Amino acid sequence: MERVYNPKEIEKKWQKIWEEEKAFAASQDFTRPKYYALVEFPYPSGQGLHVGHPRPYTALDIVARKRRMEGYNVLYPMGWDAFGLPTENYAIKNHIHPRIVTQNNVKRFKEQLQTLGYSFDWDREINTTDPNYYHWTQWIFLKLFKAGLAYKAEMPINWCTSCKVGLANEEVVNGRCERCGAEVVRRVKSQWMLRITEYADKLIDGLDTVDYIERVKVSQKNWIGRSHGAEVDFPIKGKQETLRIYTTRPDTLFGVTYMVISPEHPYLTKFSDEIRNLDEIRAYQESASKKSDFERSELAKEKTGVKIDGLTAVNPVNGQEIPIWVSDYVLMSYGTGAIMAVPAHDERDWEFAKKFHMPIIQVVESAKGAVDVNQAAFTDVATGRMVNSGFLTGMEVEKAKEAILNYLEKEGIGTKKTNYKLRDWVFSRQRYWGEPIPIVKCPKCGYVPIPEDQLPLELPDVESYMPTDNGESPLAAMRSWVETTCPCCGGKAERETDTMPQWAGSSWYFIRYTDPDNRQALASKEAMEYWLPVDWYNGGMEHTTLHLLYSRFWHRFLYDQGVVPCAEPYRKRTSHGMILGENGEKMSKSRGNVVNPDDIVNEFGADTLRTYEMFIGAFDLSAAWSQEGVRGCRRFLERVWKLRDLVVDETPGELTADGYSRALETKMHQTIKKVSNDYESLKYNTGIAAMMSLINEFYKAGKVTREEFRTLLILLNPVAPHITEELWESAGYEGRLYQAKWPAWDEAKTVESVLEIAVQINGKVRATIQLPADVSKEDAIAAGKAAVADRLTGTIVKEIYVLGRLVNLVQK
RNA sequence: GCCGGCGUGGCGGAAUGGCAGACGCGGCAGACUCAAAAUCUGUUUAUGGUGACAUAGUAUGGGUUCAAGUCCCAUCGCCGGCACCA
Repeated sequence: MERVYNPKEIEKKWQKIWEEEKAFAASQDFTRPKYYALVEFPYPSGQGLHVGHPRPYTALDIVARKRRMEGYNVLYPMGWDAFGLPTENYAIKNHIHPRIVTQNNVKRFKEQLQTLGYSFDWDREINTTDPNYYHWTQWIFLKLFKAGLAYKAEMPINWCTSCKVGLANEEVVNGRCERCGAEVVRRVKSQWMLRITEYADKLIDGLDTVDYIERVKVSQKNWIGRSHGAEVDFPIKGKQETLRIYTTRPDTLFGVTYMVISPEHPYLTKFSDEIRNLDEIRAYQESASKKSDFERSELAKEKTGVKIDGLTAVNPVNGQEIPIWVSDYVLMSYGTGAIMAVPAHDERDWEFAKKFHMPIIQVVESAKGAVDVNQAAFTDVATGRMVNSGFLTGMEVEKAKEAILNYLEKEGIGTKKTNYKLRDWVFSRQRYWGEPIPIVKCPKCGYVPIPEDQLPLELPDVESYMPTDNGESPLAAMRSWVETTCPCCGGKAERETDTMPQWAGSSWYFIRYTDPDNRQALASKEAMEYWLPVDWYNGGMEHTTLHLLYSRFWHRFLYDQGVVPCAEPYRKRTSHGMILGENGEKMSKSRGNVVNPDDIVNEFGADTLRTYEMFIGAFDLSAAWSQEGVRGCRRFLERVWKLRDLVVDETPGELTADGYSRALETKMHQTIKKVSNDYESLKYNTGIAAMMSLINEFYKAGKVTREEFRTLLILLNPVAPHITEELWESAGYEGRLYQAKWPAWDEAKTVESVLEIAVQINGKVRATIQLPADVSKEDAIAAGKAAVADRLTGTIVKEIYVLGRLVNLVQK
């Protein structure tokens, strides 16, 4: 064995051995307890692996390796989310088929991941672009279609001017494309949509049954945006029709001073004959339609609007006549596109009322004291009590809501209504490199699904992948593929030419890992019943309202269809923080602060990179890269390496003669406990710190017993698998380290035999004393008093002893 | 604006309400070396003191408690998400 620590050599050696021995293959023995650990599979980009990737991968590799040592049958898989725009764009630019580009990128990514020594079960590798995989992506789409959850709609979509593709709402960030940052404009197009809104309640309520970190739950809830309220019909003066509005504050109905409808509201057309200032209204509609959604919200500071001359609403609870306005602060896409304005108790209405000099009527007062609704809207529901509100006057807000809802329903004026911010999922992309949507459009039969036995519908080879400005997919130009016959009537028909978004393949990939080669089904019942749900899923916060929500939707749907055995796909979800550049900024080529993982592996070794990324700081917070920090971790591993020179053939716990052993035994048990717990709770940094501290003790003692060294190797193995496996072999321990059993700690042995007790007077430490572990409260206090006798000048009014920690004497 | 999270040495960061600063980095001093690097040892919150020690100290101001970085109230600052959703 080498004298010096040479990671290049030993890392290759062990990676080869693990592969040959199939060390980390998940067993199909369904009688053993299972553990399914999952990390988000990467998009194999041309840039190769980023130093951000190893952070979550190492974290769950630690968990997976520990679980195997604890006797679980572990599934820790990896694959490729390989459909996507960058690949397609690269293919166009360099005239290479996207399939080839993908193959090359996957190869590079896989090599890079393999140099890091992850315990992935590579036999289960999957690729979303493999027809045997997307067969089942298409199959799920057909299920959705048949269940009425996939539909085609003519609607304004978010069109990225640079990618030349429609985007889902979730993919638009501040009016710009999430991917490329280019401006997003509205375009009307016929699109495939998925009715995720149908699942809004299930997606919110399901969150109560899973163990996700709080901020993930909160953002999903906010994104779905469920609110409870009422729809109320306001009669229009002199007409049969009523104006239906949505409100979450029906209790404030007596405070309505005007109404507002959205510029797109159909009544503006329907009642155009009645409207006397039609030109003005048309002009306003025109200017509103020119604004993008982004501009509309950007200009939120300044409200605009026009009063409709000729239409008047009537308040159904008190008969008061109310003017109707048009303003773009009311959105057609939420609620009914019309609101009742209560400026006294809504900030937006208040602002609008101030600008256009509308009356402000207070109908809620605060139990805490006077409020002046001419200065600001009063929106506090908790302390509110009704005034000026007819039969509601005197009630608390919550009571009043109930009372008015009952009244509205009884009188047939309104109904309870729940609304959501969530919109249906735009599922079409006008690009080549995605799963073809398995639908045929027949002039007689409409949209017809392709028979299941004809799946997968493979992507044809086309000559040009160039995106088109007219919004058609490149597939549309391939007539021989487009022209087909209707599966229903046999007549001439055309294929759908849009493809699925990148989120399709990743919405169910964790199911495929349980049975990746199945040709009859997306996975066998037995495999799904055994492996699902995923026990621990870690991924980026940026996927909270995209991938995570989409995949929960699909899974819940499959559960309702009886395909999968559980309602929620992931039992536990955690998130890692970003790794920033050395200057604390996000890593990017333009900032020149990118760190390449290959360079770190070459210079320091994979074990150092793994250790460093786990030691860098709290797992869920972002952390800046530090080359000096990397060096420190390498130094730690060097010290572990050299520790073998200090190994002595002695039994731990029996060497009290030199006074070192008992203390070390305690430290050992404390470390086993700390490391075991920290690996479970994402506190890798303190777990590693505990091991550093332990070996510092070994160095101080000048020796380490065979048993202690063995335990240390097991504890460190999940973090630094290669060096520990090598040391294990050279020290001659039995079998392979990866087959070893995770050590247990003895709680009794984690307690120090000699207690260091702080003695405080009035909370300030005045002395430190040593006492035997089994000291009584009385003796501890007496010893404490003795230690600070010269300072005890007053009367002691209280004596506190905190077991094993301190004595506090309170004197006057 | 709303919702989350955070604020601790020169730096990354530790602390079930119980001795703040574990562990690492960097610095300083020493050992080894002709020398340097690497390695090892010691030291490292600030102020005062040769020293034991004393005093102050976890963004700011209050409060609860025998005891507060930790709990409560208010303020300031930073980061992330959502943003006219009635």
